[in-house]
Amino acid sequence: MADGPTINTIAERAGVSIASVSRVLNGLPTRQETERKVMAAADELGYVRNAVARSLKSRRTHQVAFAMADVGNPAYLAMLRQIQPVLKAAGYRLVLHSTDAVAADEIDVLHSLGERYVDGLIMSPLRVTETHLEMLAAARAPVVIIGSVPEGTRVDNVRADSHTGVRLAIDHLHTLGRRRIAMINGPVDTVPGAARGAAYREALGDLGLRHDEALVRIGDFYRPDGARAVADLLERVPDVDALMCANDLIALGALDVLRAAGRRVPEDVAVVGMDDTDLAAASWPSLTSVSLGSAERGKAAAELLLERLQGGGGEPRVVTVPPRLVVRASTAGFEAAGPEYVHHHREEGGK
Amino acid sequence: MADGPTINTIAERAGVSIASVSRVLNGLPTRQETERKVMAAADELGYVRNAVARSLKSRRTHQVAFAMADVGNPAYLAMLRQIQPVLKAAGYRLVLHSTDAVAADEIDVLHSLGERYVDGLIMSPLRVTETHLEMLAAARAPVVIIGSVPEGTRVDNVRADSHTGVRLAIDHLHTLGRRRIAMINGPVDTVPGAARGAAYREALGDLGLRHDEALVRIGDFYRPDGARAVADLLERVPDVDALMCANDLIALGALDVLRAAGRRVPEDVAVVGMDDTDLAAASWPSLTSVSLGSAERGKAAAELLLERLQGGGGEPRVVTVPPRLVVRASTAGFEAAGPEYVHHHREEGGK
DNA sequence: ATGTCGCCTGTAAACGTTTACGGATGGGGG
DNA sequence: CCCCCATCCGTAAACGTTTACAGGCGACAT
Repeated sequence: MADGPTINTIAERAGVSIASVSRVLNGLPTRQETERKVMAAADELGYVRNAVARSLKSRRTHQVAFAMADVGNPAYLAMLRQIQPVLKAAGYRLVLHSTDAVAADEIDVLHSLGERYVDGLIMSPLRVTETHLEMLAAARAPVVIIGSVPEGTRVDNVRADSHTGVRLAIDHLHTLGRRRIAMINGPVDTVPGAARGAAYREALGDLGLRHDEALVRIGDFYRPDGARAVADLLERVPDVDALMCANDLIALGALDVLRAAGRRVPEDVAVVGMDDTDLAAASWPSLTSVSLGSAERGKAAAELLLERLQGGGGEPRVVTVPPRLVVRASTAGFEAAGPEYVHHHREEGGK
Repeated sequence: MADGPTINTIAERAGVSIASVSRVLNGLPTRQETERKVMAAADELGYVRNAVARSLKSRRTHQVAFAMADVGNPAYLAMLRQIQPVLKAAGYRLVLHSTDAVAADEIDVLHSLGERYVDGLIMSPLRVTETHLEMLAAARAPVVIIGSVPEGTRVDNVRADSHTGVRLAIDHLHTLGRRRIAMINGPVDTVPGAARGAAYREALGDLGLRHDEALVRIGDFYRPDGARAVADLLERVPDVDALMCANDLIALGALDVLRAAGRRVPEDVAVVGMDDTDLAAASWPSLTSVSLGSAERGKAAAELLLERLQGGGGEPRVVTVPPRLVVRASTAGFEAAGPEYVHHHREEGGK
């Protein structure tokens, strides 16, 4: 009792060999009588298969890891929400890693793939260094990267198109008559930070708007950083009339500061976020946001990985999920807001 | 190259026995010369320890499972955010299970403890059945339950006090002069649903308010259910002046419907949510909510489990986290709202 | 020179499975 | 009556570690 029954305990009690026990438990052809005895013994003992021993022999753990930069970021959680059921349905467990966007931690995760406690990995790195690429090339288990990766990297890859996403948002603001459009970005040494910054500059150029460095503010990807950056911006560029924020958290920080400063949203300043997280729909005023398809990307990544795990070989695949602008009150005014969730939230599962 | 180096490969190359290799890798006392040879061989081969084999021998996986009802629910995510770093710091990996509040799935998780895939489990069941209790008693690894469990159950247990929580909210509403206070509850066969319903009835009684069954509405714990319930309520009880919602998602659904119906919040109807999720602070108007300390409960649970894993024996422990009312615009009006996050969000990690 | 002691190291068993291989048994055909 | 074949089962090896135990060897004391 102290030490849980094993296949040996069962074999003894049923009076057969461990091989027979294993065969019965795996449903291999066996004489009825033997099967009966084994099953009876297993039931009486409350036997449960030791997954570790089984993994050692079979070289399969039925576990998959998901490494994200930050468990607190709703964009990653949206991915998680999609990844989890896909893997579960296929009989895999999900191991979670939160790397806090520290490159060393990500390398660590990649390294630990060699420990073989998971069959595969989905990773969403904010920065992609040389070391990342080397480790990816040497990875001993299939990996799917969510996010962009240099051309030619031999790895399955699900990317958003934040370039087009920013473009959609800037066009929208321009159409609304805004001309002093600022960008509140995250660190430019991150992949998304760089892409979004470049897209902003390009869009402004194409629309014939004067580029003004004072309109660009950099902070981290969190709400307090957004608040700080916008407070700073309002001092330097009082006539700003629109904010393109690099994610929703930044945008929420921006709303806080605008409210405190007595600027009306969207009348005085229009605000656009990115990622279209739950927070955007809930915020006050509700936040126009560029959806980069976090949910779709999570799902796609999980499916790509499953294919590899089920033996799918062949060339690395790249899936690109298109962006979508979700217009809400923070640019279009209050009349645009309504209980939109009815259309996409939990509508399955109806009796 | 095809099949990763093992301790044997190293032993051969270094010209020593596998025992020596193991000793070196584990930092046991060894002659300098041997250590040098082994390290050199290991480096050249890019050796990584096989965690599965190690677990089989050591009977420790350094993994812990967290089973929650729904990955989508921000209250669980708040727990997750605390649990993850605590476990990570102690060298444990986190395995995630989403049970969709299906009892059978939870039983399954409990059962799979026997597979010895994880060293311990943190679980937050919505309903606690007889089978749950039996499996808990028979569990082959330490378990911590987040949520209430019948008296006398021999299991570590971290509970919220939703009874007092509801009380705080109702008192608050009463102080504001509200007298027709409705309750939008989740299913009453869940532990929190039952507790919150009872607390509501009791609080109304103590305040000398007439109990009116029409004021109580039941749905599931999600936003659309909250919306439906409130739509229904407004028809039957047009003079309702306050809503006590059993969680934040329900409250958000309520806000949607109130807005659509042209009722002002809080002037016409005050709204209180529960769990004080991120969504409450972000919502429109910002939502007064009863914090049940999700974050603290997650942290406490992780710490309790770690103590057990580190050999802590003794009686089961019960930790109760006190509730706290967070007043925002949905009851106190807009002047109460400000960028509160500054006080508690990411203030560590300065510079 | 021999015995003793300590330090390293190697051999082998163990963790709990799965599975290749060969032996036993029984039935059917020659 | 003997042989062959099919069927079922048991023995043992393997997965990659950790670790108890014992053996080898040099140094030192006698």
